[in-house]
Amino acid sequence: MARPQRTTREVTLNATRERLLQAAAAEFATEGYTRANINRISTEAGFAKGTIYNHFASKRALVQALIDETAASHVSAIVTEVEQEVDPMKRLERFFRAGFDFVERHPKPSRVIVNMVYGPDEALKNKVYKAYGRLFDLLTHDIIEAGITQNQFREVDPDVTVAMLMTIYLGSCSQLTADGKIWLDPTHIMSFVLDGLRRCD
Amino acid sequence: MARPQRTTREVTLNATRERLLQAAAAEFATEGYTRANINRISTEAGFAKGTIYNHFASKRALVQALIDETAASHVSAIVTEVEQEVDPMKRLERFFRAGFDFVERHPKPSRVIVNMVYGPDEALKNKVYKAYGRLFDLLTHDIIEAGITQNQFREVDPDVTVAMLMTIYLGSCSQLTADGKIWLDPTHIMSFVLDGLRRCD
Amino acid sequence: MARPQRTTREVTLNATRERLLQAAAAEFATEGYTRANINRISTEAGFAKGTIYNHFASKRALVQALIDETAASHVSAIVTEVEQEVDPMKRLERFFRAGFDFVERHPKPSRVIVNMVYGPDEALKNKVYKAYGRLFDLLTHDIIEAGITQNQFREVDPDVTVAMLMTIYLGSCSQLTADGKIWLDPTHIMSFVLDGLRRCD
Amino acid sequence: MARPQRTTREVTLNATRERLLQAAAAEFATEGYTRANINRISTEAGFAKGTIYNHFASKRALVQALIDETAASHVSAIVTEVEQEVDPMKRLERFFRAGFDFVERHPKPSRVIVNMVYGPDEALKNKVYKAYGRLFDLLTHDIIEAGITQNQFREVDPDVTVAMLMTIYLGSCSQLTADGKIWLDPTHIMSFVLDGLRRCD
DNA sequence: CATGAATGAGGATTCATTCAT
DNA sequence: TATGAATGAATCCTCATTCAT
Repeated sequence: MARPQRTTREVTLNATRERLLQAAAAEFATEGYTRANINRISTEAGFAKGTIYNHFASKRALVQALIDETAASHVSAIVTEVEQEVDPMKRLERFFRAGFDFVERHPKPSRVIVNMVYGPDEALKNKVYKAYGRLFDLLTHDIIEAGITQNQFREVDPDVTVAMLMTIYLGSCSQLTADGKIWLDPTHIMSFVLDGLRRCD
Repeated sequence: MARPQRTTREVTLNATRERLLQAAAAEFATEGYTRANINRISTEAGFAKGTIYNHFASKRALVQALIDETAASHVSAIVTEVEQEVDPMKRLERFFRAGFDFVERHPKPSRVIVNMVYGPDEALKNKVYKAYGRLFDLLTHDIIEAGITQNQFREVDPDVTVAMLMTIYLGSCSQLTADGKIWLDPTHIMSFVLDGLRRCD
Repeated sequence: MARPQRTTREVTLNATRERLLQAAAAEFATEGYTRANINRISTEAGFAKGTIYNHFASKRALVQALIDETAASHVSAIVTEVEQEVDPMKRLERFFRAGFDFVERHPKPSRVIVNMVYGPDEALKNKVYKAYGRLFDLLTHDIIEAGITQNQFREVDPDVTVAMLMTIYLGSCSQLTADGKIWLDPTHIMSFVLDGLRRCD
Repeated sequence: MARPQRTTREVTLNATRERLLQAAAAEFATEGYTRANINRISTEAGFAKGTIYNHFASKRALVQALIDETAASHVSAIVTEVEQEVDPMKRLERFFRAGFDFVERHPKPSRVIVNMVYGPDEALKNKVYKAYGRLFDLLTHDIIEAGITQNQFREVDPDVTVAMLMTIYLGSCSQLTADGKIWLDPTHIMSFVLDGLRRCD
């Protein structure tokens, strides 16, 4: 059965919303939440300043939407990649590689996420944590615990290790070059991490 | 003959400045630079709002002073500890332990530093990097390179490794519990790091 | 075919700007630049205090606009009148009469100009001088030099004489009665000046 | 009988006051009343900022004292010179010459006077007018009316003429070169004025 | 009297948000 | 829906003035 076509109105609406979200990502990425100027977002998107309020109730609702949409595709990109493997060590590698890849393909929304995690707004930080919750589970159960069980990894504490990995992941993502590439070489990061986890025998 | 005691006036002056810096640390720690309210800093310190301008030329000059003073004692605390050891691996352990200790003893100024590193203000971020420059040198030359030379560490790339270590250090420092303790167990962090570097043989 | 009527929006916009400029003239006239309160200007014009920033970027930009607009119509009013005569002495008379007439019809903006010329802000003073430059040329070449050539005026130094005339003009304009009239009788001023220039024979 | 010597205290007091007044003249001359910074006056005079309040009750009292002292010596310098002549035309010449001379010898206090006359503060303006009242009388009765009576001057209206002369005088005094000299050549000013008043026969 | 830390009213400016068109 | 003028709370900073030493 054919999927019903979107009406012209819906398409325009979504296009506008998308442009606004993109402009928001750029602004929040460089300015952070507080310094970001919502009027500028709207005009940078090519609209008058009032337009943004036809699509988002407030500045806060705008970041929240941006966080939600970014997290959704970020998580999904990683999960999709990871699930194509079964070997824990290879999964971990895929995790990092897919994650870094997403960040390099979407540097601005990614930067916004990092800003929120390290920024002073507790509510937004928690929102991010929740939106990325699935990655913690994935790492904990399907990668670290599995790897320990299978004798690939040393017998580390899974929760602490996951926290460390996420710390390293986020820290790496927070340092981008001017053209939006991860500053630390992803391969090095991964080998450091994998060497640290691997059983030495 | 003993150096004459400071006059009462000097003591008072420094006390005021100190109280202002403490209040500033609290405000910048919870609010970040942009949301921080300079009037509130002054009144929270127990003075009228204008008083802060008798001691700091502007909001910006205030954070800068806070960064400088925090970095100076932070760096000095770590360097002092590290220099009491010669063994690279023990030095690395001291580095982390002294660093985390400082953060736990001064959670608010430390939080400000982390805010600056991850925040959107490039100038302040660079100021922090410069103020902490000595730690990078210390890690690179006196710990990692020394450890490799002495066959304690694997043959990693010193610069990349230092960047990773600082990333882990900063990331760990950015996650404090409500009562100002490092959320990740420092011992675990260190063992993860040390295990990752140690030669396996 | 007639030019299409301005839209309502444009008319409203200009009306707002006009009201703001009028309120600004009143404020700057009585208070001078420094004491003038930009919030009061906006509210006196019947708007909230923020409104003025929709039309002028800053307090300074506001005076500059006021100077520009006042000077433009002031100069134009004088030039138009002067050019209707050819006789230098009559031209001089027209110059003063048209000038004084403008001041009496627009006492507040005129007062602002005088304030700027005699006030401590060098940049604004120079702005006024430039905006009124054409009057200096008009007086020098088309009135004084012409009058000397035609043997109507004594053989004075044109530049010095023009400076004197402008001094007398400005000084007269700076002394208004409560109801905005030139306090010195314009006729007397002119006869003093004309008698001073006229050839005695 | 010998005039009693001033006590050391009185001498010091007056010296301090004098330095403060000089610094005030410099500040008010370049900044005008409103922008002038009373703390800066005190420190420029070589004292701490509080000191000025030991000598003047307020910023306003300070300008008022400055106006009073400047006017007193300005008026006295002119009156002394004028009274050494009896001929009205020569008296007028002396008036201008002595006045300009005072201004060139005391450019800063003089500038303050001009600022007050043309500035927006009506109370200070009136204070200046009162302080210079004697010059108006001198001009009116002892120069212009006398000159008309003696057939040296044309039959002008004395009050209007005096107002004009003061306007020209003030206007000239308001235009100083960078090194504090009258920008219009005093000789030219005077010849313009004298030629304008002189009987032509 | 000189000092300078402390005070707090005042003022320019920003910007999220509303709403009539 | 899109627009952008109007709004006014919020905030940084200045500076005249006070007063304890």
